[in-house]
Parts: sequence; C-alpha cells; structure tokens
Amino acid sequence: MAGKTGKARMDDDRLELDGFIPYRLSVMQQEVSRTIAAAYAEKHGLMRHDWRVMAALGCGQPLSANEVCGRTNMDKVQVSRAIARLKRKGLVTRLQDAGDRRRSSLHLTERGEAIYRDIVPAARAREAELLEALSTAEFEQLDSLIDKLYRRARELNAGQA
Amino acid sequence: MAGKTGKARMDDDRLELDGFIPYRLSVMQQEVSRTIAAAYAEKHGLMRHDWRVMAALGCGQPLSANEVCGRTNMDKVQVSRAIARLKRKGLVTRLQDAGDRRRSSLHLTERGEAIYRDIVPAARAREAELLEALSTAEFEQLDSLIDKLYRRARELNAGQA
DNA sequence: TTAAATTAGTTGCGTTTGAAACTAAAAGCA
DNA sequence: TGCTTTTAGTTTCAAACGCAACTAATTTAA
Repeated sequence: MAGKTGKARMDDDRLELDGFIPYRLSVMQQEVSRTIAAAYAEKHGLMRHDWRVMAALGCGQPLSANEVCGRTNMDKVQVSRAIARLKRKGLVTRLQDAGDRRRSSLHLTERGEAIYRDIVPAARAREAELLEALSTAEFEQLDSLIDKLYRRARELNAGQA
Repeated sequence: MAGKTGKARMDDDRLELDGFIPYRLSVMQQEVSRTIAAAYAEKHGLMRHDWRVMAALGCGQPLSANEVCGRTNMDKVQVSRAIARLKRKGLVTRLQDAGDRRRSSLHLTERGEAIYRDIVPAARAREAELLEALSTAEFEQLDSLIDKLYRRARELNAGQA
C-alpha cells in the first residue's frame, strides 16, 4: 500500500512528530504505562522491571533468571538487577539448582506472593478502565494491531540485532 | 463493556503478561522504537531525546526550550539536557531573547540541519516499512486507537499527576 | 515601587541504565 | 582426559535519569 501518512504531514522534507506513528505510539504507551504503574509503584515501591519479574514468577514458579528473561522480554542484566532488588526487599528467594549450579530457581516469598495478590487486581482494574474507552470491535483491532506491528518490527530489527 | 481480556487469561488471580494489553503495548513499542532509532542513533550518535528536540526545531524555528517541551511531550529537564548535548555537538545554537532574557531561541546549526535532512527520510522509510504490515483500514484503526488510548490514559492519570 | 509569586531554564544528588567485560559452571570435542 | 566453547548470571563504569532545589528574569498586585 502506497504512502500511509499521519495527519499533519504537509511539507515533504520536514517531519511533523504529531503525524509520525512511532512517536505517537511512544507517547501514548508512556501514558498507559503510568496508568498501570499506579498499581505497583507508589504503594509497593516497585519499579516496572521488578513488577514484571514478579508477574512472571506469579504465573509459574519456580523460574530461572533466564526463563524470566524469556517471559518478560527483558534482558539478563535487567533481570539480574531486578532480582537483586527483590531479594533485598525480601520478595523473592533463590535456590541454587542442584543439577546445574549456575542456575538457581526463583520463588516469590510469602510477602512477595501477598504483594503480587494485591497488585494483580489493581493492574487488571486499571487495564479495564483504560479499555473502557474502546468498543469490543476496537479492542479486537487493538489486539491484532499490536501483534502485527510487533512482528513486523521484529522482522525489521532482526538484521542488526 | 464488560470484561475485555487478552488471550491467555485463564486463572483469575494470576496475571498472564502475554494477555495484558499494557505489557504488550510496551514490548511492541520498544521494538518499534528500535526500528526508528536506526535512523538516528548509530550513524549520528543521537539519543531519542536529542532527536525529538531536533525534530521539533526542524518543523519550526526558532523555538524556546519551553516550546520544545510542548511539541515533544518531554519535560523541561530532559529538554534542557538534550539541548546541552546538542549544543556540545554543535547541532543547535541558542540566542538569548532580547525582550525576555530568561528565554532563548533555539536554532539548528548548518550541521544540525544537514543531519536533520539526513534523518528525516530514513525515519520516514522506517515508518513506511513498518506500516507495510497493515492494510489501509488497519492503519486508520491504528491512528484512531492510539488517539483514544492516549486520551483515556491521560484522563485516568489526570487525578494524581 | 517594591515585595511576593510565576515562569524559564539549570544543577546536584542519588539511582538506574546500557554496553562490555567478567566469573563460574557445564558441554562439546579431540 | 584436558582444552575450548557455551551458557548462566554478575559486575563495572560512564552516561542518563528523576526529582527537588536552585538562579535569574518577569509579572502581579498592594
């Protein structure tokens, strides 16, 4: 399809940010992120990465740090640091794997579980409030568009990654 | 509308990240961002914020730092630092405003302009490649969805911001 | 007309980030 | 077996960030 362009793009050698999809996506996403952060940040003093690690663990424990990477799309440095913070706060424990002593399996502690159980409904509620702005059809479109754009971007990035 | 939920959400007190729209949005956006960064990062050693400031200036010079904030959705600290970097690199100049000596008006230098003119078509090309994954109808849906979600998130955040 | 409040922009501080280098254990293989 | 390579995860260092405090110019308004 030829020349999809955002709204305000008149002058051809100037780029109007407001008509540039990647920019708008970024600004929108940041705002959405802030909405969700309310569910874990203030009250529990967690960062986004911490919360993601907890979310991964909440869905299936134990996990190695490496498995957490896979489920959260974070890289291993971020995961390592998030785990360090969570351990410091007493929200996760690690247990060195007997078979492979490089690995260790991570668990939410009792406190970690409690916080997890506190965050989940709040996060869900925030998401729901957000999605109230959309019809069912729009929601499905969104779902599909996220997927398509993600795949496409990965394709494009695959070269130099 | 009642209970929109992502795909993989079965257990009600566990949150599956892959079915959580804000998470998927974030991961997708990051990937898209990387795609676009290729247009300004490696080759010109710019950061996202630097590029945004340049993009703002490219569309209408001169601008005060404050006006840049408005056009880029960045806050003044980020803008101040981006300008400092760009000045260091010789890509923008500042000129103290005669009427109001707190302000100064920012301009792209010759070199700044040149780099801007190099980046714009590359960024456009990247965006176009990305959007090739979508039909015209989908593109329009995307445009509208970004808008709706952005507005909604701002509404929700307005309280505590 | 001068003191208080606002606005433009910068800076200092402690924390987080990103990239690359690193350690230690396990696998591959000769 | 002993040597190289891979894999899991951590650390280091410089740059970037967020926040609050700051300076300096301008506006408000008593």
